[in-house]
Amino acid sequence: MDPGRRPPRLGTPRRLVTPPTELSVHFEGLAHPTRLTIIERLASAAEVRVSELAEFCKVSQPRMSWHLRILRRSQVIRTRREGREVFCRLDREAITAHMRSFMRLMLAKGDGEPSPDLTASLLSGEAVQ
Amino acid sequence: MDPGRRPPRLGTPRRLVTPPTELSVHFEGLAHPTRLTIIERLASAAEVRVSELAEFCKVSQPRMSWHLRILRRSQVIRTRREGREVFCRLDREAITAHMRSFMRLMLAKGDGEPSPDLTASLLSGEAVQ
DNA sequence: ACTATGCATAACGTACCCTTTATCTAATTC
DNA sequence: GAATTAGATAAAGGGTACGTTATGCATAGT
Repeated sequence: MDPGRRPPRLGTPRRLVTPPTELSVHFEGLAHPTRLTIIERLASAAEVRVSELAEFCKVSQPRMSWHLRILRRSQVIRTRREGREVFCRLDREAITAHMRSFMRLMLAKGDGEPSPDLTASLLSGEAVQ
Repeated sequence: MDPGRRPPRLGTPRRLVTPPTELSVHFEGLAHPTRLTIIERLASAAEVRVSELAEFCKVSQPRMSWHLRILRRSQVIRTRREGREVFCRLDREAITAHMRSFMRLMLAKGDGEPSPDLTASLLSGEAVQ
């Protein structure tokens, strides 16, 4: 039979369940293919204009502006205004700092020694992929 | 004939506007504070049970299951079933591979050599943060 | 002053993220 | 076989990420 039908759901009662951290925000900036393309473009030049990035990534100019805002918030890029043009460049120092922060978090050991494998392979170019 | 006609809003065309890449999916896995907490917990032990992770992160069991699914898809963790328990561990090799992939992308130069600064400071523990 | 340009923002719409509670499945235990 | 336990999945819903076009605003050029 089917004695008791269950009551309807109520959904999530509250908001803001898990506050973002600086590191999670940084990774949010990296977690989109278009933004990775932006980074790739910025890696091959010191500074790139916004409209050039939009054309390179094949997205509209407002969309690019929005992506750049996220990348700025994530501390992935820095922007500089010159007249009516805005130039973007990678914030390599901040990126490095966050990567090191993540590495430290991932390699943290309770009592054992830190595994040198990861660090070594990260640089030695061990065949992965 | 209808000179000032404004085209109707269509919103997002359809699915697949920007297909995710393997690297962007990997960063998606890292782009959440709870999942970073999971990684932090997994870093201090070889293997951790799902329910223990849920308790540690103070989230419900279904939500933990969902986060673990994302982490598995992102190639951040691997899971192993033993009876009715599931043990999780970090996939350090995959994480390392993706980090190296990102470093390569970020350090790519048109013709110059890769700057050793970043790589060096990443390991030497230069004061950042 | 007027026009053109480069970027930002607003308005709009769809899909997905993220969370909950309830239910389901599989394995262990009695 | 029945009860218990560990995870996974379903259902529901609020919030937001992400894409578009239209508009605004400041600067450069004429």
